[in-house]
Amino acid sequence: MTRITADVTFLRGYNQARVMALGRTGRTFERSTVVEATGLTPQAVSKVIARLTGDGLIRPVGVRRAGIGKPAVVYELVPDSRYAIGAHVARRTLRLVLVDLAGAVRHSAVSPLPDDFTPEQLLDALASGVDAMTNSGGVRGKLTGVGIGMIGPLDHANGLVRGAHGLRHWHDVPLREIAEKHLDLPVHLDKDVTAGITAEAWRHGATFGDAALIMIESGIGGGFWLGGTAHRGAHTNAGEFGHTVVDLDGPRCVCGRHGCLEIVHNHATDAGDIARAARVVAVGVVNLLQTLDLAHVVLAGADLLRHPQTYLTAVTEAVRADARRADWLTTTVTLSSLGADAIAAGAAMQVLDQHYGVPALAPI
Amino acid sequence: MTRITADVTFLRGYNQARVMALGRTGRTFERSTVVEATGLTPQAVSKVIARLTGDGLIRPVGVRRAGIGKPAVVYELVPDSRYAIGAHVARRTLRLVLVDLAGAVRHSAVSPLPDDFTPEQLLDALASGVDAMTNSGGVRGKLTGVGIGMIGPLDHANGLVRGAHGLRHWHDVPLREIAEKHLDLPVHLDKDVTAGITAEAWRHGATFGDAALIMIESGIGGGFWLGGTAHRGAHTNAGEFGHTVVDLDGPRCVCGRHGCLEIVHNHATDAGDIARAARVVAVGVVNLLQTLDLAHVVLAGADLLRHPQTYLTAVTEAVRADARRADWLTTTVTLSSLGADAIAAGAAMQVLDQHYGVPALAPI
DNA sequence: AAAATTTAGCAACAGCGTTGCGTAATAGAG
DNA sequence: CTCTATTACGCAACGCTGTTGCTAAATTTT
Repeated sequence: MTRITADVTFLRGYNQARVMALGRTGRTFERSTVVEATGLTPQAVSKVIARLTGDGLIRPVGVRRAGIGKPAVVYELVPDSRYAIGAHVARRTLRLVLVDLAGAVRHSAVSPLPDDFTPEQLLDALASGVDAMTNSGGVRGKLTGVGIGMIGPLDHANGLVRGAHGLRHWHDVPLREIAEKHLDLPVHLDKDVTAGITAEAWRHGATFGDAALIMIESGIGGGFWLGGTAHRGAHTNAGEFGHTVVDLDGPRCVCGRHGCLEIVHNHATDAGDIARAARVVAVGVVNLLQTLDLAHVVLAGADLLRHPQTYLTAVTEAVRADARRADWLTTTVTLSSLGADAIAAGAAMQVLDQHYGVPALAPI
Repeated sequence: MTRITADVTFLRGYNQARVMALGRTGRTFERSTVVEATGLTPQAVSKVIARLTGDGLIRPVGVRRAGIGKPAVVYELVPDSRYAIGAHVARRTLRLVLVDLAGAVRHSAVSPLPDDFTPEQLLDALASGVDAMTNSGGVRGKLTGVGIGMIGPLDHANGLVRGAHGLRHWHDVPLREIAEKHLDLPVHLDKDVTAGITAEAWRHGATFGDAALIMIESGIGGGFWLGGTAHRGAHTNAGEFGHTVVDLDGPRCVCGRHGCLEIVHNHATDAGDIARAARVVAVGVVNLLQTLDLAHVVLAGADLLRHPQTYLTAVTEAVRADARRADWLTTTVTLSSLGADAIAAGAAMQVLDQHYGVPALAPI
């Protein structure tokens, strides 16, 4: 995140990040794999692998005999070498996960939060949860930081909660700063949906194209992965997908407009018509495809996952029928592969990304 | 576009591109300006400036005496040092512009295209138009290439027209390849709306955040500038903004769905109710802001620019009232600053970007 | 056992930005 | 006019990338 000047350290970070991504995606890899994927020379790859091995981030696990010639050394990520903790802050619960360098969720825990909790109450819950997770041997020393995914609006760049929907004590709270002091660890703050789509992108690796995560859980939101990174928008406010109008003459929404996706959807669920609710979401998803041309749509969120198949078939069918009518227009529709851990895990992955992902460059 | 490996030549291109962007945006600049903007050391900036001066891309234009001490040398882009031609291919017309390195439109010309024109007819029109534009002294030798902006669907990466809406002879035409042979120049192919938003981003420079260009001209489309680059989507099909549903029970659209923004809008214009048409577009724009959180919305297109003020006020008012209700949520709404030249000029700028913009890196 | 083939690293190199330091050009003070 | 302080700017050496050229190691095939 901290702006980096384009010197040789950028190259180091960038090429290392590509190797790490390869290790996450494909479990094992060897020098020739990396050469092909990166376009670097074999010698350069040797240097990168030597650096990563020296840092303990990857290790050789064997050799592959492909016939004649010297066998190739096979490498893998060392999952236990680094950890990050992810927190999903919802209105009533705090979910914490411990994620290792390979992206696996090693522990998961949910604890209740007080009604209308204050920043102090969250910090205390965070601190005790983090302590509990790092008790087991040697985790603490390998912890890279804590990622927090929560409802907005918030300011990602400055780690500021501007005012979480439905929580009274959260106006202009510099959560990142106070959490860093309280936990004595680096903290990363992001919207829940953005963290969620990061988790999906991590699991799929370099082949993951433009994508959206549709989350239905006390509101309807969207997280976006565009051009190889999370899209947060000009003010970290992207993703208010539930407040897009799909019915000009529809009922009035809390946001002040009429016929928002969310209010139309909720009317259907309130009437017990989940099938119709799913079809409404499907209309919104097709709208997104028309606008952004996504390669993947991921469905997530507690309310959605109560009827996963209903939503999945409605969206899949709508995508097939209404949006992707040419054979070159392919879009996958899936349920979130991490289930309820998606947001917290994604927040943790963002922390790992700050260390081992592609270094940020200033645009233009 | 061609995938680049992350070696030191990337650094060179990246830092040079930043200096060039500074020159475009602010007319003149000096070493200290660049140091501040890039975070590079003064010595590194000296080297970059020496390289660019050697290539004739920038030149000293004077000195600035800021009081005590040696005066600072002031530099500017050399607009005449490089050119690109941009083409806007519409259903009935071909618009060509000559753009210089600074982004200024030096010549503009419109010629009619035959009804339902063929690729050969377009190529001939292109060739004679390019010849006419490069007649004047010394332009040809400084020409970097030709950019083509046209209606989709198309495949940007492969320079392939998949099948332009409303044109029969345009199914799977490898336009970039055949145009490069025909013109003996590098050719760049993109959707019209994407070219248009590129032009806006060029004019505004580094401070230009996430933005959309709304184009109304035989259909409603959107071009997106996200995270410092154009967003084209997984299959170069982003921007079919007119085919997003805003009225679930609305009239059936040519695309097969009901209540698309475009059909609802066109019903209003057909009834002569431009104000209502503009309000419909405004609903769609607010939907975009909710989804993507944009810093700028630019209005363009022949049909829209017939009633510029009506659309501008409707969208501005909707953005103010419905979407940006907090003081930190700022979005500007403007009319396209290049008018009818926007698409062609943006296509030309994309060609210049291939040479003097930020080099592409493979994502992750 | 020898040859062929593939993998992998050492050494020298080119090209980035960085660091250290010297030089040039100006305004202001004496 | 002279000297000093100040600011701008580049040369030279350096550290770090990835690259190139070449050698060594490990294995299969002959």
